[in-house]
Amino acid sequence: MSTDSSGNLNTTDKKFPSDHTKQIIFSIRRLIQASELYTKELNKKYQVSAAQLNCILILYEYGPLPPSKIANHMMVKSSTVTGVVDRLEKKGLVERMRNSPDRRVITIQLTEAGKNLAQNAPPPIQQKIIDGLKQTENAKKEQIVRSLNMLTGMLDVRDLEVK
Amino acid sequence: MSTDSSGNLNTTDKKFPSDHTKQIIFSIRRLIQASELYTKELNKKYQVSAAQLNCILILYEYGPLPPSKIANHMMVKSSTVTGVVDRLEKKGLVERMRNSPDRRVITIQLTEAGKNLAQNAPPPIQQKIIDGLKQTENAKKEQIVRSLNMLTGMLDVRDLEVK
DNA sequence: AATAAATTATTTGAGCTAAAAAATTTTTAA
DNA sequence: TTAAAAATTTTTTAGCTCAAATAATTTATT
Repeated sequence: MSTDSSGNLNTTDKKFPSDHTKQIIFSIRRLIQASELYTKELNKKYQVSAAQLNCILILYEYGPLPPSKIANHMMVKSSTVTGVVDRLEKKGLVERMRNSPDRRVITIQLTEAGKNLAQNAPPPIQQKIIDGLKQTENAKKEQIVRSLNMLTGMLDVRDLEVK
Repeated sequence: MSTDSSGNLNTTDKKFPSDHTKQIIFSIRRLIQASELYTKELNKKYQVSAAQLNCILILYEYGPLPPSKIANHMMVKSSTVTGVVDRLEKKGLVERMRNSPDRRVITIQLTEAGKNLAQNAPPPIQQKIIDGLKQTENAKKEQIVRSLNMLTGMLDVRDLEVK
């Protein structure tokens, strides 16, 4: 019986991951790391992290929002937003307001500097995907969507509560 | 002229991301968040994070290794490994050794407790992918590989130096 | 009206991540 | 042999993320 480099006896042996499986896991790790490296790069060049930029762009697109709504758009938990907003406030890019009749609610809004940054924003990481997909035929895009849906399905991700 | 909910004039207008593009970006975020949620879950149930478990399994598979090699296998930078190893050492699952003739090199090895954990390890996140892919036909797997390769290509990921 | 339940934002704690700087050691060159 | 360069690990720093607990407020119930 012969074995391959991963120790598989053969391609039908399901005890160990196949090469395809390894490639897929590797690619997912690459996607994650790409976003980590990108945020470091952004921060160095523009003194704004990916999360911060994302937050600014959301506020620019949707107008002033409370942290909970920002969290929904950013797809993170709202305790994460608190920290992001803290750092943006420290840089004078956003400010916290209390103007809702419900006094629990705080509204975050862009300052002039924040708007300015939004208008001259460096590309968020998504831009690379957006640009890349522009030259991609629809059929292929659908294929990518299907592939990713299979993967997210496998990871049994509970739905992100985006209201 | 009509606009859709994302403000697109029509499907050939390339100024804004299409729905497919949004779905793809959303899915990638889901993959990342799934791995974050999984590590929290692991930590709660087994007092070991995903990164820590990964490190343990690598040491079990390849034997004692210096941090730099662990980093290669884990696909992270070695500064990250330092912290992971610190926490594992604190739990008595690994130990740092200085046994190389090259005295800069530190070797990390599993303790008995560490080996024990490796043998009775809870599933790493990859297991969900591995299991999910088992019931997937080869053609589809290849499709997933192709899709992910397109995406990692777009993100212009510099090759992770896996030696 | 008083109490209980729900909601919103924040704090705290643990962990991951990478860059940059510092420390250590080996190798190379003068 | 000694000084400079290169390699490697560790430390430091800054940021993101989430869960859980807390505080403040509002809504619902009794």
